[in-house]
Amino acid sequence: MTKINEIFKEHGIRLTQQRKEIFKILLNISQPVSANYIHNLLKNKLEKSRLSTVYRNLNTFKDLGIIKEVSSVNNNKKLYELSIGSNHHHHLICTKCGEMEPLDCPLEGYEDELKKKTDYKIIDHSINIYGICPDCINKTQKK
Amino acid sequence: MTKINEIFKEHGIRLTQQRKEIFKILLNISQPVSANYIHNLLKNKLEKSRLSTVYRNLNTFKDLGIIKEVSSVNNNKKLYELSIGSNHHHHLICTKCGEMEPLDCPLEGYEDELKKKTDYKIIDHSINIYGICPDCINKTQKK
DNA sequence: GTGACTGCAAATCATTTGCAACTCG
DNA sequence: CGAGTTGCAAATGATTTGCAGTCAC
Repeated sequence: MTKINEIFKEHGIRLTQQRKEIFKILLNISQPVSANYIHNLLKNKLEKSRLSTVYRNLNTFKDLGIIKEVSSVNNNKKLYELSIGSNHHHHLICTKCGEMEPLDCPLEGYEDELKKKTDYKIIDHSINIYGICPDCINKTQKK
Repeated sequence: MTKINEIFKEHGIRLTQQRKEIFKILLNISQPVSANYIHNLLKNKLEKSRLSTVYRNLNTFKDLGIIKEVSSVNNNKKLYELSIGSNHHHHLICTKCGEMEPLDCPLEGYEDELKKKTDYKIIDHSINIYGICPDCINKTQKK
């Protein structure tokens, strides 16, 4: 059971149709997705939904810490994924096709170490490993 | 002595005024900068220079591997820094003001380990640590 | 000389915003 | 009811592109 309503109530925001659907979409994906990707799926359920509102909700979720924004590098899009309910991880990204795979965090303990070295107040970190996925390696060889 | 001309010749691109100046700017900064930042400095030397051309040259440099694109997270800007001549490092980024500090890479050996675990061909990685810089911590306290 | 570069203007693309209408609580 | 949300259209801001003139080699 997902407790969407509780999560929303806890943060003091309304449980609208659109938010419910966006949240469900985010629950069902394992990779970070773009606002546009979400909007496309959303249109099946809510014909009238607008991309601008998707952005607004994603920003709301982000401000509340429900989702995380990860930076895509190929194109200039913002990508989002749930930050709650999912364990801390990073991504292995194919620079050819953009495919992403989750990776365990290799920085256990590093943040603590860093806190001693710097005057910054450390909050979070992101790691991206870039490479070429097996599919793209195969495609290149066939040519 | 910088060997700009050699680097350019080696890559088979012409040594134009603008490219020379952009390269010099990149040599003199320790933080990743935006196209706009470069363009502003450039205008002192080359009044007629255009932002679009700066972008074109940055993309050329990037394709040749002379510079690296790092993704800024606060705003949606692309930032660039030299990838040659500078040792491998990452950034500690203030989420309030965007200030960046270089950091040594904590992933020594990790890529090798990863190569055994995955079928991806590993190429590179990026790490960003987010926090609040001493300046911004002070500003908040004073309020 | 000629093809690679540039200035310039206009286009594109992701994201944001203003406002009036709507709807959750 | 009424403040928080949304649809809709229009604005914004970063980056790209087409084209004709210019410059490096």
